[in-house]
Amino acid sequence: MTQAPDHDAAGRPRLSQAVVLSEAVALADREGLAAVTIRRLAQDLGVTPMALYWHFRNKSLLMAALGGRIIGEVDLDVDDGAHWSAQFHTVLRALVTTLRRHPWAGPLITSSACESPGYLTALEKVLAILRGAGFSTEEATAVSRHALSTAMSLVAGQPGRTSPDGTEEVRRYYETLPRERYPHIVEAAGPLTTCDDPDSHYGFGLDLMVAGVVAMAARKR
Amino acid sequence: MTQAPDHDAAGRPRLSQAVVLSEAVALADREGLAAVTIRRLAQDLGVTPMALYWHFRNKSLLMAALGGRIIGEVDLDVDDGAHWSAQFHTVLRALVTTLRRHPWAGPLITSSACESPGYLTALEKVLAILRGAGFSTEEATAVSRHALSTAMSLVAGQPGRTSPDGTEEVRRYYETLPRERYPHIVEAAGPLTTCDDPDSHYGFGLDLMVAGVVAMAARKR
DNA sequence: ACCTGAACACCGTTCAAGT
DNA sequence: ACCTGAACACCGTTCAAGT
Repeated sequence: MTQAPDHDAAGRPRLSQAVVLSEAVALADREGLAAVTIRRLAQDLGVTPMALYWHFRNKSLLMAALGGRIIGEVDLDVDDGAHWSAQFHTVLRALVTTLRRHPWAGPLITSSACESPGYLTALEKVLAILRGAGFSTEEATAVSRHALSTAMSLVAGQPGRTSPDGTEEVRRYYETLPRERYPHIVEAAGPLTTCDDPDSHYGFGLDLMVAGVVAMAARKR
Repeated sequence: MTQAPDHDAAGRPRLSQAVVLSEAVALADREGLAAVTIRRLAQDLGVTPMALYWHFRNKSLLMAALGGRIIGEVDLDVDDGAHWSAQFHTVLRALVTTLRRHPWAGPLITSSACESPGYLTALEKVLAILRGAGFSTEEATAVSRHALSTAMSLVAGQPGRTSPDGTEEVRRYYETLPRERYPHIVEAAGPLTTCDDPDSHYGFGLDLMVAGVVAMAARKR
């Protein structure tokens, strides 16, 4: 009995949503999200641009699926016995870890991936943790939304994550600013443009956020 | 004595960086940032696309200038006699106010407007406030960066800011999810997708951030 | 100094046609 | 069911030429 082959004569895998998305992730990781065009993707897959339209109705839906793919990679395992704030912290750290691997995915996730299974699972998890901590539905919603965007913006805002020679140029620019007008910028030119310890950058941002939420919870008692 | 006219025979203002940017702001406010293309901008200005290249070397620089223009609109007046945390809060609220008027400008400001006078002035102000509060240069840098991106993401993350019918659709989607699998999402479908009180959304986010920073300052004593 | 015309190499997308 | 060819209406950008 013959079964549908998943490779053609030339050894190329047969197209599917999963195959297209994998290629898109690889392309974005290599050359950034802007490089992910229908035509370029098709070229990398050895196929005509129009072939992709069979698997995705248009580019927006492809991008939404791409965001869903990335958030689906987040490791949501937490110690159920731990304090809720620790669980909360763990999930956020996992999200940040995934985003650091795919820094281009942040905007995609917030803007268009909200119906993907990965997003739903993550959101359900965070809401459950916060509801368990005593927050109301409205509060838990506000906090989870805020936490998600904080994680995003931490990654987007890490200094030196854009081209290293570009940041070097900005640093020189800051250093040569008029001291009497921008004393604090000149003083902070280094820290503003370079990030010698990314881990502490993320640690700082997450700690600040979690501390704020914990304080908010304490105020409710 | 004749002077260079700033309007041509047809009454169109003569092109300049400022004129181009004003038109770009109006266009983005009306139709979103994606509508701001060189060709469309030229059309609205009654001019050839190539005319813009005399005033901006390329589109990236135009976009950077656009970001600079918006952050330059932020009202940085604060009560110098107030507590540093109040000053900090005031500046952030002013930033949010400006961003809510031009929600498309957030990414522009973080990514490419960092050499504009408006950005420098705002950054200098925030650094000064934080340094005055006793934070080190490194700490003040980290906090100011974090605060900036928090303000951004608050605006970007406000529910219902994208097309109202689109959010309505997502709400229905959340409501019809399997209850046994996503109980908390189903429960929070309303708050997750609609924002009946935007002011409290922003108030919440800023309060949380400022509270975290204040707590951090207190821990240093 | 400031703007135009023509041209180039890109986009996303539709629609009819092939296998 | 899955993919291709040809075509359309868009992009940003360069470069020589006009006033």
